[in-house]
Amino acid sequence: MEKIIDIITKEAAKAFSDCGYEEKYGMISVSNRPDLCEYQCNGAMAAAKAYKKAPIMIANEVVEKLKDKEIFSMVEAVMPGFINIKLSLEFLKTYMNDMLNTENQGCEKAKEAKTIMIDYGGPNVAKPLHVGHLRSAIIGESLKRMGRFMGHKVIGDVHLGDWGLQMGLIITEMKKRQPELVYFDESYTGEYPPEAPFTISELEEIYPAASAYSKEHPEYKEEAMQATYLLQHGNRGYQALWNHILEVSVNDLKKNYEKLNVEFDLWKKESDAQPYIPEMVQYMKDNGYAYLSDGALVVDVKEEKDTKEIPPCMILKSDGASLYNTTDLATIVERMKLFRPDEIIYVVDKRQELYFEQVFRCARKTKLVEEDTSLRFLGFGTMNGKDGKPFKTRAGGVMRLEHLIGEINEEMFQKITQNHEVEENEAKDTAKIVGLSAIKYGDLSNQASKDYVFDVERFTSFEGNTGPYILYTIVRIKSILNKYKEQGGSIEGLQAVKLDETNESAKSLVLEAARFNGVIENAFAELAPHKVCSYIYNLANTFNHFYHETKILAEEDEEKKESYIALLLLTEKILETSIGVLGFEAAERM
RNA sequence: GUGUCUGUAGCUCAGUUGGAUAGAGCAACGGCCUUCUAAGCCGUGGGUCGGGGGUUCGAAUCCCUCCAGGCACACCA
Repeated sequence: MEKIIDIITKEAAKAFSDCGYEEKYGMISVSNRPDLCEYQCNGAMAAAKAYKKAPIMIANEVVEKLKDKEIFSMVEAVMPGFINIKLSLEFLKTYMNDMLNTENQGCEKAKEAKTIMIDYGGPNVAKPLHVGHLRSAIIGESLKRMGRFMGHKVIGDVHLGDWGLQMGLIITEMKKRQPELVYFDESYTGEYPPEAPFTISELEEIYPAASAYSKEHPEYKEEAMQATYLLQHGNRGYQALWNHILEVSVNDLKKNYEKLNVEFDLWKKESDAQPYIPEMVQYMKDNGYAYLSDGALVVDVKEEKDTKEIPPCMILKSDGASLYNTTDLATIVERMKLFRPDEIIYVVDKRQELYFEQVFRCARKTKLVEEDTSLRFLGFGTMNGKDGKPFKTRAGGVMRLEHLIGEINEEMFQKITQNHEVEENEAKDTAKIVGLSAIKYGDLSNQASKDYVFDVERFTSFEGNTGPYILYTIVRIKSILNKYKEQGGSIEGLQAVKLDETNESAKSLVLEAARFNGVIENAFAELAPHKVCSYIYNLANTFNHFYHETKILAEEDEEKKESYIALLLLTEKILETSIGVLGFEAAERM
């Protein structure tokens, strides 16, 4: 459906044009003075400069053209030259009914469906998920869902880190602890055991131990680097071990991501890009892109307009080994080959911005990507504790994701059972749903690029701008709709037939609901889930206000009552669709 | 040092890309449940938008400068 703002803009543009001014001055925006109007146009003031005329005169001329259109109930010019607009209830009613009966509540799919890949910047295997991984998962998941909602083909790739020194460290540590394992017997030629010689919790203990030890003991680190080299160059035993590490880790990761309601289409790993490296490197050399600098193979990526020195993008280390850049570039090669994406979005820590700038430039310069493929970097800030420093456990360690989730759910469970009498199992299920909304909404309601304070108390509160508040509002609506059905009402094909001018809160709610399509479209274009959050918070507020002012089920005028129910239905759909796009869901009762 | 981001109410954050009186929530204070979930709603107080210049009819928003803080600056990822 055409956005309301576009409908009005079209009318205004025509009016400006009819009066002899450029159409562009007809730009409409949502009013920032709701006490005066619903939509506004500031174009007369801009036009005043161009046409050397008093703004109010221009505004008056334009108003003259607009005021009799039936979609408006009021159009007026106000000093110094604002054009204030109110919509007619009749128009809004029709618009609302259309939203109710249109797929996606009137949010149109993109005209051209793009293939978009999302790179979640990969957790490392063999390390537990911690809060550092939370943002990329939550933000990425939301972008993926928004993209799909807009009709794009979106492919999410977790992109695990499985190829670096951490692997060598684990292998080395295993060898130290259990040298008798068959993986370390170089003369062994048979099949390796199908079962991993460790569990996930053992694995999670092995890596930090090895990492810490290597920092103190250079010869141990040397050994780990050697093990990494051997692994990457086909040592059978090490590769078998590596496969075990992968399998055990991935199973555990899947379990954890599932708790977050996060899914990946691809479980690609750094190692998957390895086969593409030799050819890519050769190509870069052959075409004169890459040259040796201090022994390392690099590609220059500085540009004229740079305000600072951008170091070259390193392709190979001076010892000939590949590094993160190599893998990321080769991954681009792989993605172009397998999926030919129109867009790749990297959802990673903002501290990596310069690094990705280099990679993007290099990929573009060396033509690894087509010209129309866009590479976008969505850097997110750090999740801090209440002290403003990176989020830690009380003991000061890194907070594991499952512990964080557990803590929130427990908190939620306490609140739910305190307030109402609920059966324990239901309370637990509800706690999980509400808990997830608290975590995700808490994260997404902040601008991605900024650091933010993760305040458990605030996020789990049912008051204010929180996930639980949104869910509570949805539950309230559901409850009325259910009662309506119990009383014999049907919500199938329901339409608003009668809205009256006296109920201003109803009109406000329709107006707010009608902004939905514009909000989603804009939020996705800007990769800004927080705009969806602030919208649904507004919508929930507007609904709660309406709810308080209006008796719905007790309304005696049947047509009015049906119209209210239709409005509730629409509000509920929009709220549920929106939280769905954000990546969480509502409970039935709270 | 260079670059970059941030600085808005006591706290946590918005601010529709230059518009009208800078908004929310929390916290504080006051009011509203025999009526659809009071986990709600309504109201009060609280601001040199880091400072100073400039651009113009008009600036939290654009430019310059200074102050404070974060982050990044080729063989880590």
